[in-house]
Amino acid sequence: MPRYDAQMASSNYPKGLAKREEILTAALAIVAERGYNRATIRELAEAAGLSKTGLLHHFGTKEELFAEILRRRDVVDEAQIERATSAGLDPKISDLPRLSSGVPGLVQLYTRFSAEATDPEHTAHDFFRERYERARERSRAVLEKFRAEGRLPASVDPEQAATALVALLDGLQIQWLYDSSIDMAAEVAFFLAQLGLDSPASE
Amino acid sequence: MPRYDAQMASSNYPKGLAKREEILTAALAIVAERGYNRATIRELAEAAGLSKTGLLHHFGTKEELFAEILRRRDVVDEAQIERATSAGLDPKISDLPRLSSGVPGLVQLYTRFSAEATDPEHTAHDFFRERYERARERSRAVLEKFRAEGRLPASVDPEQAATALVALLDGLQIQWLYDSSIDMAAEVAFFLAQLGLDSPASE
DNA sequence: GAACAAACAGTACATGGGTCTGTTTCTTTG
DNA sequence: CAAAGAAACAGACCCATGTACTGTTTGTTC
Repeated sequence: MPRYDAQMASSNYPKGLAKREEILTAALAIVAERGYNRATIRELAEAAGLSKTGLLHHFGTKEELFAEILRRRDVVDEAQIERATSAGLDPKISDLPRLSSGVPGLVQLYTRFSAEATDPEHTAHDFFRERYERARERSRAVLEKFRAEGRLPASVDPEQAATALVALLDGLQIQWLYDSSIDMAAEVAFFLAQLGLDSPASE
Repeated sequence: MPRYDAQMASSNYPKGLAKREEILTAALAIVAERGYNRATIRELAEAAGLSKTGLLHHFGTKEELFAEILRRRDVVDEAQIERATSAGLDPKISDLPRLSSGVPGLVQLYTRFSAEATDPEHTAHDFFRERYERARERSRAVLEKFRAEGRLPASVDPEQAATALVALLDGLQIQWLYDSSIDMAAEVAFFLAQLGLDSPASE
């Protein structure tokens, strides 16, 4: 009775790793096309070519599975930002909504999940709490850097602005899901402009 | 076979009206204390003093019930804003988060619901889409008024700012649910200040 | 005081997440 | 290179929950 260990989706068996990858990919595709609601465990399992028990073996619960998807989204996005920054470029904050947010399925998943995990009992509650903390912190750091470089008025409180920026992104995603004509990038750019950010190479 | 008519939660029987009121109140209380997740139809019915079938008679589905709760929240809030505005006062936009948003249960309900209803098939999808449209429109109108009064720089596009403001409110609510130390009112005030809004009697 | 709809209750059902109990297939290690 | 043990599954089963169906009582109206 190996029983799934909630602590971690571990096991180093190559087959397991591969399968998990396959599941994640399939799950994302299904969510993208059918929406989070109608993505049942059985369906996801079938799409990945195994039984639902098999799927549950890799990810203890449905929530865990989707939490993992979001975790990856973050990793990918952060890597991309990292790459951009270290390449000497400014982190083009106004490009943020263009990252994973281009994928409607992912955005919906993220939005729904972050709302559900609002419940302290939810599996992903801590994940999101920490995620928001990190997001604020990162934004604050960037804004502070800008201020130090004299590109941002000293009157702007980086912390307050960072919180607002993160909130703005979330809120825009929701509205965008209801009306795809919402221009998220433009809105973010607008916000930054209002802060008085001096954007050098903004296209 | 009267069967519930999805079109409307109608019937003018006083008893029915009273019961519906009771259900709504009870439901709100339960959501506030246990959270949306653990609020089952049976529990809600029991709290309102009837069977689940009885409850479903008044509101066709669970979603319908909660949609009605949110509809009312809006009515109450809008009435309050209306009252304030017509009383000659400015709509203190920075007070927005203090309206229904003071009630965590309601905020959580709203947040979760608006995220779920993102799905076009969801009962409340149209409700939210229209709601966001109205919200943007109202915000835009207020901002335009301010601009006309010379209290807002002409450089600020009211429409763009309105969208951002609505998004900001939503996003702040989410963060607030994860960390109640987030000061929503302060953030909104900050945003308005960044717009260059000349606030006369802001406390 | 009929006639009819609303306001329920009880039951029964469908769906979907998750568990329990195996069995097979890997990997590792002595 | 064989145990040995864990991982990778499968199948049956359980259970919670939303909801439809059928029937009965209560209330309203004409």
